[in-house]
Amino acid sequence: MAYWLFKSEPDEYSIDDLAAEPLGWGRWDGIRNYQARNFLRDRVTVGDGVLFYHSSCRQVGVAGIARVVREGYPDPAQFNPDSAYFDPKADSAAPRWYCVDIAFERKFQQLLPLADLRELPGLREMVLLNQGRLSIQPVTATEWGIITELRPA
DNA sequence: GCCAACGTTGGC
DNA sequence: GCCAACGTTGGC
Repeated sequence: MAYWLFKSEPDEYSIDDLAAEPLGWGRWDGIRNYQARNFLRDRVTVGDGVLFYHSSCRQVGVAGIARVVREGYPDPAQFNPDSAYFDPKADSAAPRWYCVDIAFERKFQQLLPLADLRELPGLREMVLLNQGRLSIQPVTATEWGIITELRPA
């Protein structure tokens, strides 16, 4: 079992949107970066913990926690010409892009701001603080512990 | 809106 | 395979 940080622009899809999913889970699709794709396809597994991160918005930071409920499968959006995530080069015999499904676990009572994470010595090696642009990134058990203890349920 | 970091594309 | 040009991400 592993831990991850998933980034989303809350205007597009926020932790509240995930919490409001009628079936209790949401598809994490639209990832169009190979490094992130490789994690989704090869490494993310059912039961993994997810830090739900809000990016490109007024308050950037970790908004809450989700859980992986379905491991990587081909992202249907790549084959849908009506989707913003359509990829004309995608081939159904060898899908290029993958997605996973995640379920809402809890929303932090207060978002944990990126600026606060930067202040914590235990998080200096965190991928978020060193490779800011990666949208799916691994989180160590230690980092997960520090962050979740800062925002206990 | 600016800008740094970094990923992708395409010519050679 | 290299590298310049270009596009995107994302914090501030």
